[in-house]
Amino acid sequence: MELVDPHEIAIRLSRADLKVTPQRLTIYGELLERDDHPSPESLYHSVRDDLPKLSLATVYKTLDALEGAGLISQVSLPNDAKRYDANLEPHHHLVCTSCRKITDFNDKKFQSLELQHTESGFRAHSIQVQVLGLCELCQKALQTRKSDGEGTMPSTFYNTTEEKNG
Amino acid sequence: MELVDPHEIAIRLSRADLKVTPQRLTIYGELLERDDHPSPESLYHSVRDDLPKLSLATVYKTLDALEGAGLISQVSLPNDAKRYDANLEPHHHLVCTSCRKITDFNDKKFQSLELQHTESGFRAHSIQVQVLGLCELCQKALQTRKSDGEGTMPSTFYNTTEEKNG
DNA sequence: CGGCCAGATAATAATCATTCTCCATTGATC
DNA sequence: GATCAATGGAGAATGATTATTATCTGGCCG
Repeated sequence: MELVDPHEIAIRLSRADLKVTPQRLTIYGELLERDDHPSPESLYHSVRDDLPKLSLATVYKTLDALEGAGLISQVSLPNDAKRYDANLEPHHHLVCTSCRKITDFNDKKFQSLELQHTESGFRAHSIQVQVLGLCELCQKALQTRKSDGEGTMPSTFYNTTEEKNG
Repeated sequence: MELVDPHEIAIRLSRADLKVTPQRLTIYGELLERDDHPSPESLYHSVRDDLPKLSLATVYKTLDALEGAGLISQVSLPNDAKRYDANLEPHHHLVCTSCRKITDFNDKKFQSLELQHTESGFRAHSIQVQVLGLCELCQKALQTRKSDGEGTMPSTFYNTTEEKNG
């Protein structure tokens, strides 16, 4: 997604009162380079080349710390592990309910959504919009499988009514 | 939320090709009466008076079945168990990041959001909008605690930057 | 330069939500 | 009433996440 050099990452960490460590530089750097909203597990595997001794717990803690500092954010999906996002620009997500791919998207309609939501005294600080559906690949895969004669479906993590409608 | 008589619930179940059982009538009925988007655990405890032998696994299975049939839906929060919603009207959620209360809300702006989202071949079937923030009670609690001198904070399940800003 | 403190990390155990397995029960159909 | 499939119950198993504890690192004081 972005290419941020280690020095810049270090600056962001210190500004957030987080100590600059190799683990944090690597994990945050990896997250910044990816636009697939990885899970802690996925990040863990990705950075093992650089940090063979890294512990999964450290990944969790690091992500918590980064999130607490407002440097990254969490995307929550139904029936799935945590997913993280280093893109702080206001944006929303297309979530494929079959393969779980998460894609950023921007739309004027959605961008205009404001946070001044005070009905019943609620004070908003952020809005998450998730568009659930099927990505192009999964649509095609589904078509193929249907003509094959209803073979093995990938287990969808979120029940859709697609099949009934289709 | 709604008061639906058992007979009506039975009809909905059979229409969805689900066998009508006391467990399903009770669990679905309970969910229909509540507007707090309960977790499986919470539902489990609520219906134990009526069904003392009920197993938690059955609650999970029943909710899966109801969701699969499109009779209920799931709300996904960061750092929390599943939450369910029997309200099928298009609506969205105010999520208190401190006490985790979920409140339905409708807003013209949000209702106008359409599903015709085909950018990059994505086929949408539903949209979830979550407004994260603090409910009135938690705002007050936070104020009180602040004047007390930063005592025990309820652990927020979603890191906010409220404290820094406030 | 060497010890000390605080924060960070590694290893591992523990916890929590959820799912699975296996068997008993029920209900519908013959 | 026998049979078969779907359902439910009990508890074990799984997977994600968190807690615990000990170890390490790096700055600071003398």
